[in-house]
Amino acid sequence: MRKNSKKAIVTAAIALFNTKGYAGTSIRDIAAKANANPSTISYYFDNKLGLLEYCFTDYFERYIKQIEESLPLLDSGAAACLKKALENILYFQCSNIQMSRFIAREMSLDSQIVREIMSTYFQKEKYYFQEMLETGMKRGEFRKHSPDYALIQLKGLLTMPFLNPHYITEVLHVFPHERYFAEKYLEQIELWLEGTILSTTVGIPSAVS
Amino acid sequence: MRKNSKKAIVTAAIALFNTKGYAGTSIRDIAAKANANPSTISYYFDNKLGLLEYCFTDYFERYIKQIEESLPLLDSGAAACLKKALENILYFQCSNIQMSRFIAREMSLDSQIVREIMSTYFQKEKYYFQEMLETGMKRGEFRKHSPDYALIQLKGLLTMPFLNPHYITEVLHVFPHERYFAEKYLEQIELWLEGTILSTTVGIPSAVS
Amino acid sequence: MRKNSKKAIVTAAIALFNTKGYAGTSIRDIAAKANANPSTISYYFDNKLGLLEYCFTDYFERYIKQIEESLPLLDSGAAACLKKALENILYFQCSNIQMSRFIAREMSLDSQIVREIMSTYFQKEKYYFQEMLETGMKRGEFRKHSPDYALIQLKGLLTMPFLNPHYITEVLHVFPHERYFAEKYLEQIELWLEGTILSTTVGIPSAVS
Amino acid sequence: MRKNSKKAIVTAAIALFNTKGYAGTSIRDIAAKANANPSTISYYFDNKLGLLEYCFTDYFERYIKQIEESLPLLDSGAAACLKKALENILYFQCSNIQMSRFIAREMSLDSQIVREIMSTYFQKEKYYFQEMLETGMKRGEFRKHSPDYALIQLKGLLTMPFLNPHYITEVLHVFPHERYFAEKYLEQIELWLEGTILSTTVGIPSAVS
DNA sequence: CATGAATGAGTATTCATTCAT
DNA sequence: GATGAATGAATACTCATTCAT
Repeated sequence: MRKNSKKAIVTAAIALFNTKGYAGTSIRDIAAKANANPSTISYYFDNKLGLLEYCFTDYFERYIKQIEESLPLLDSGAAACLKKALENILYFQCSNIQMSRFIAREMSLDSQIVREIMSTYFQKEKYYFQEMLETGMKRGEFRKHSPDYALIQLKGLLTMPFLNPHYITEVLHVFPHERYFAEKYLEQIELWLEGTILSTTVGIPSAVS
Repeated sequence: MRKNSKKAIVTAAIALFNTKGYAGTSIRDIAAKANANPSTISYYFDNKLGLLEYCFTDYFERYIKQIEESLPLLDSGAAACLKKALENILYFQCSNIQMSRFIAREMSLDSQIVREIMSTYFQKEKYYFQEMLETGMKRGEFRKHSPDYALIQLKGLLTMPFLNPHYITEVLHVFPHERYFAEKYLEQIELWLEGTILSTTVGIPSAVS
Repeated sequence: MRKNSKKAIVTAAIALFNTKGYAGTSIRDIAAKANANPSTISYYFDNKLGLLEYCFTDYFERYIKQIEESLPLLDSGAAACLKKALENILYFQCSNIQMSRFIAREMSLDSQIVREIMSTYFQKEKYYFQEMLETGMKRGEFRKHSPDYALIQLKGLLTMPFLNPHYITEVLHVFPHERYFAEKYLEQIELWLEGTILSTTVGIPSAVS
Repeated sequence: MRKNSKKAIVTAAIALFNTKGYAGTSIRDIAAKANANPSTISYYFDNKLGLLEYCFTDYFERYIKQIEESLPLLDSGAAACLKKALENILYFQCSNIQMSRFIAREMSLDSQIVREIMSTYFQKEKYYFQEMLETGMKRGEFRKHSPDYALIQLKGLLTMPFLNPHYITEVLHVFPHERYFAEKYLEQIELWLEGTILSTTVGIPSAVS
């Protein structure tokens, strides 16, 4: 092993994809930033798309793990489980802020390529959340609600801070990349949870949610 | 039949910029979609960048007009004026959904090019909103607040539906491109206005804001 | 029109394809030999393959015309018609010796690409020759024979001089690119015709044919 | 199980060289087909060219042996010796059909590389055949003839079936890779020998030769 | 008003090869 | 005996642009 270019390439790629977008980033940019030869990228990832796929799957593999780690809690309580999952995800996203932001943005492009890569993970995620939501409803912990709608609202809450960082910054007086942000934003999410999902508090729905 | 390539090019450009991003769209793509010759684009707009600038200025010129049309109301009431401005902008964005979405996304990239083009318009917009906010505060219509924060929150509210369409869709059960969406979302914005800006209601800060 | 690069490119391509093979020829080689920019090739022919296709179709279009020009003679006599066709083809091949040689060689590679391009023309050619052969047989001008076999023998006779030029050179003491070669070789083909196809002379089949 | 990559590589190389040509075959293609690592090729043969050379020399070494095995017969009769040599070569070529075809085709390209590798063997071959021919002429077994011409005709006869397989297939109703082909084609060669080389039959020159 | 010809700079990828292991 | 890491040079191709018409 001479240089471990692979890791350097991935790091450089994530940074550049985030700031300049996938299409706006050239393989040479990445190689230069990683102090490697452009062909090393082909060597490890076949193509630019292969590199993208690698970044995605690496991210999502760990992302899904965040949810899975909370699953055992489902037996003791759906609400606790859901909260834990959201907490895990939020912390994960904050410590992988570049990829989180990049994915959120690229998702808003109509690129089938990206969607194809991610669809498997999204299905997994959907499945886990539906399990929690349906379990909670069956047990009377949650209000009867369309789980689909709840899911999309959840996803919205989780991605918003990364696509609209200034908005969040000004409302919570804290930056998404700061460690402290997660704690603050988590409170917001829990407020929303109590207001719309949980049935214990009758909860006047808050303005936006 | 005259060919009016210019208009066709602009329409094609906006559609493609929106779906594939600026960097991901080639001049040939645009020309092909507009049934025109690539050099026709250079003829009318000099550059790819010139075409982008044209789309932007054309959009922002009309965007700013939406605010300006509400300005006369300032004398009768800052709140009324602000509300009108927000209403105008929202309706405008909904009827120019592709550009609105494109700009919101491209803004989240660190491309100085885009920022440069837009800075003049953003300054104008900022100036008008500050006028309204400061006038309202002076007159006691609005709570004393940092106008900067308020501005960024406003912008956040206005762009969010275009970057997170699914989120909005599920919360309001309506699609951003439907005419009916504006009405619904406007109610949300007014709720927010009353909760955070206006002083009439002492306003328990709503969940999200 | 500034340079008429198209023609220059085609000429250069044919020469290089012939001497170095398709795979062995680079687009830059061609462009250099044609005193043109490599991208001019993409401009006119899309790809390297497009250039190859152009060369092929241009060649075969004219090749087929050689056969078609002899077709009217079919009414007066199948033998005369066939002879005229062979004569035309031979003269045509000799004045397009590079392409003839290149095609003969490239055909012996197992490249589906090449085969696909040529299949339409080969079908046409086959159809015309079968017409002649079957007509001749029906009328008793030709011996009863499998037209398929006859066809392939004909093709073999026509391509052999270009794939095995030294062989021919030594046997006929003449070079395939010399104008005089066609006349000499034509005599051989006619001998073969009389020996194997025509029924008038009972003709002892010659050694090789 | 030992991997014996070397042999696998050579086999793969021959197959690919034959179907796609030397320039059209990449070292990775070969390695992939041989289930080996590309660098193993460099390890054994230094270069792509080295691999080619190996294939060639291995082939020609055995090729020349075919001629040499017939040489002892020269004392008893030049004709018998020549016939035996041709028989040996033909059988050899048929059991190494891929290399035979590849060499025949690559020879028709103007690549000095290939020619350089082969020149030594061609000189040897030439020398042996000239020996036979001159001996035969001196002894009156053969007609007085230019040995150069005879040689090239011989080579032509020997390579033709591999460059024009369809031609041969249809004329002799047999495929070059079938064992039975050699026997049939050998008859043709002997007919030609008797017609043009041997002086016993005064020989009316056959149609083609 | 608009376009076809042509291009230079750049982009992704391929390829043969090297070197340390 | 064989291979994985890494690369430089080349290759085909794309792209925005220019210029003459």
